[in-house]
Amino acid sequence: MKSEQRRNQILEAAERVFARKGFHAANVSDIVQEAGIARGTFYLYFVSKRAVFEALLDKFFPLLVSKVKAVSQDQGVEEIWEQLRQNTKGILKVFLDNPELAQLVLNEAVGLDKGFDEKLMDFYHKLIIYTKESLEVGMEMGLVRPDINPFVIATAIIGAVKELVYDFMHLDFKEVDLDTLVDNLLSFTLQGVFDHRIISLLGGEQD
Amino acid sequence: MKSEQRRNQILEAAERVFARKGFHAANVSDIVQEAGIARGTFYLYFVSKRAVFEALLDKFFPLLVSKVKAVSQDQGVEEIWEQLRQNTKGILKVFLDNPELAQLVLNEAVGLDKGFDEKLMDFYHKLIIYTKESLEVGMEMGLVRPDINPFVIATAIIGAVKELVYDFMHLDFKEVDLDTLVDNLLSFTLQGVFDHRIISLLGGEQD
Amino acid sequence: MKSEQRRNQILEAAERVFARKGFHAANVSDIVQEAGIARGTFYLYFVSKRAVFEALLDKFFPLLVSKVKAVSQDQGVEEIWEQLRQNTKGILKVFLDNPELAQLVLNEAVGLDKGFDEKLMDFYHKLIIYTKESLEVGMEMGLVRPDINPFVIATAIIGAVKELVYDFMHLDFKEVDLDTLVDNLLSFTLQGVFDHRIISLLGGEQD
Amino acid sequence: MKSEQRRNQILEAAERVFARKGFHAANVSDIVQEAGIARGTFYLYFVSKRAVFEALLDKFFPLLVSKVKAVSQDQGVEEIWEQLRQNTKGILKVFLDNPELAQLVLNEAVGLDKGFDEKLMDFYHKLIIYTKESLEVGMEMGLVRPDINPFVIATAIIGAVKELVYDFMHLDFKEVDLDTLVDNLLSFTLQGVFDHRIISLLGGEQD
DNA sequence: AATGAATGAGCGTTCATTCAT
DNA sequence: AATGAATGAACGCTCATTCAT
Repeated sequence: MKSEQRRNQILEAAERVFARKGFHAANVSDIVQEAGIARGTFYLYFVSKRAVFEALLDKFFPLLVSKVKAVSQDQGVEEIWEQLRQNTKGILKVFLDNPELAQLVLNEAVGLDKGFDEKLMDFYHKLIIYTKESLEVGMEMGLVRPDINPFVIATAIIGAVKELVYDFMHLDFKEVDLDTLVDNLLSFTLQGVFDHRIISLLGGEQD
Repeated sequence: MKSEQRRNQILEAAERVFARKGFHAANVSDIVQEAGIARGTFYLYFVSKRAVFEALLDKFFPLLVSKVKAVSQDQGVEEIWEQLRQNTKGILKVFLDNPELAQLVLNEAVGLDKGFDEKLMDFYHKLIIYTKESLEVGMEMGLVRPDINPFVIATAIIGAVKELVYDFMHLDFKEVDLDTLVDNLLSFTLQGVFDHRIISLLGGEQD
Repeated sequence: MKSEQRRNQILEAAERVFARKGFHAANVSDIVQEAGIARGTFYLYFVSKRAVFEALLDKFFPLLVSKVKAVSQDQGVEEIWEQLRQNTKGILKVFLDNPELAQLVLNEAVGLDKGFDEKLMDFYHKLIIYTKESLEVGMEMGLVRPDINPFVIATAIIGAVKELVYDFMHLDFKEVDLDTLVDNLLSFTLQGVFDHRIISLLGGEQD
Repeated sequence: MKSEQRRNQILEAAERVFARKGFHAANVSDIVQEAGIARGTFYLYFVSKRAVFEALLDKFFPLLVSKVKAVSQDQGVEEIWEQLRQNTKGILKVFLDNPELAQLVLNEAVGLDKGFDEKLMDFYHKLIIYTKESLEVGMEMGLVRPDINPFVIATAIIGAVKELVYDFMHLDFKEVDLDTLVDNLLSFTLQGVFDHRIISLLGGEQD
């Protein structure tokens, strides 16, 4: 368990360094200095600089998934709306609560090399597939309009989330709080995918 | 002008090399070899490897902007819809017709270093601002619902476009053609932002 | 004595590892793993990786010497011939029966560093001196022709043995068995050194 | 041709360094320092530390071969004897005139790794094969006795040469001059392989 | 006596950049 | 304007050795 602690110590140091300097600019020297350990110790716990990076990535996806609760067919429209609100807010909060990890996933991992890009694509692909399946459930329930391609739209939604999180972290979004962000994202997304009869229903509410 | 030609020759060679290998994996050696010039010559036209990269980026934005025609208040709803369709398709086509540049903008530029990321953020920020202003025009015209934050939604839209283009280029989107992509993106986006009364109108059409 | 056992355990493990990977490619990690002990334990019994190596070398010479029985002046020519045959075969057998040690002595130990080379030279030097002294006895007995330089010839003989053993172990000597090897080496060597009157004698026998 | 000079400059520096410290102990740093060039320059001319080493090896074999003139069936026994004397002396001189290269070939190359050992084995194997073929010619001419295995004896001869050269370079052979060395080696070798009737002939002469 | 986590000097190699020609 | 040989700082990584437990 001592060893597990040391591993985490390195992981956390690497997380900070990667977030500060980016994967490429970050040296193993930087990481070991940040962790306060010797160079060799680093390689006792990770086979390469890239391995830490992958480990960090592997930490993140479960964190996201854990925040998402599937909607079920038994729920009423308003209940579903609330559930989605929780899910969306949950995901955004994970990103915003872990800015270093978010930074990694959104920014650093891209363009390293073919193998690496695939690892990252995998990560997002899983998110997209998850979203796509939710859309398909929504279609079966008659909530989501039948004329969309769920894969294309799932991709668009994940892209929207990524960009919002990234810009929220980097730009002056100061006048926008998390709830505004969630509400806007959700109403944009849902109105974008819901059957227009449902929207009229919800729209009436919202006004 | 002779000198301008030489500069372009290097630029084009670099574009091919960056797209093929990514920014990091690409060497100055690769570029000068691809361009068929001597190492030293490269530095006569660009102060650094990074400078070529920035120059390439500077080529791309005007290309995108040139494809977008502003909608005006005089146009009818259907005319506007068609105009937006043209704009969206235009933008996607620029990306897909210039896969090397697209690859650069979507992938390689990211995570290099702080200064570089800012340059890239600038690029996207301009796209977002442009989109935001279009949404505001739409609001004034009563097309876009007034309860959204145009900046947040503009960010989401650009994110959606980025992700779609990227995945379209990298994943097996084979069963999806460009028109399907445009139609889905557009109907998702527009239904997402339009006032629900307008949607009912258009929705009626679409069914 | 417990401690002596542990030392031998390490020695044997090291012998296997060195033979398998060569001195340079072999790590202390490999040795301790092969021995099934902890890294630190290794250094309780040997001050360095090189020290095990030297200990291994020190095991080998007595093994060789034990196989050699000096010829005496009382023996007849044919008895001497048989004795030399036994000696030669004995030496070759020690090499071939201890391929790991042979590999070490012939191959791995060489070129490490100046100090090490000297240690190895010492080893061979002893063999050469031993051979030289035998030649001198032979001279006194009138068996070995008086016009040779016994040191030079002793050196040549040891070199011949080394090369034969080495190549026998590494090359496709498959069609040559140990007895052929011994017979050839011996008849070559002895005819090389014997007085030609003796050779005529033996030659007559051999035909 | 300038480039050829630089290559040779590095080659010579490496030769000195390898001879002084051995392949393993020699660093690229040592080589570039000895050559008076920058680290990077080294890699402009050789892809690796090992590559210089192989280049050095490749220089040596032709040097040896060039000194050897084949004996022909038309020559009388004494002429052949003289020719072999020239060959042997020539080979020994190449070794002794190029002590650094000799050192490399005899000492440093061994035990590096499997691939390397093979390269070296190849080198010696060629020498052995060449010698074996000479023995076979001698057999056909009735000079070499028919009861030996030419491959085994060729191996023994090469081993003898290697050891003599090596020890001549390292040990106190001071009282032995090159001619003594050649004469001893030759008379040992030839008497070892010649038919005893020939030896009687030559032996008579020699007395 | 035994452990094994920790150390850190040192390695071979790369590559953006410079500069004499 | 063009060349390309030369540069050298910097990198990721290894591994024999140490030492607190």
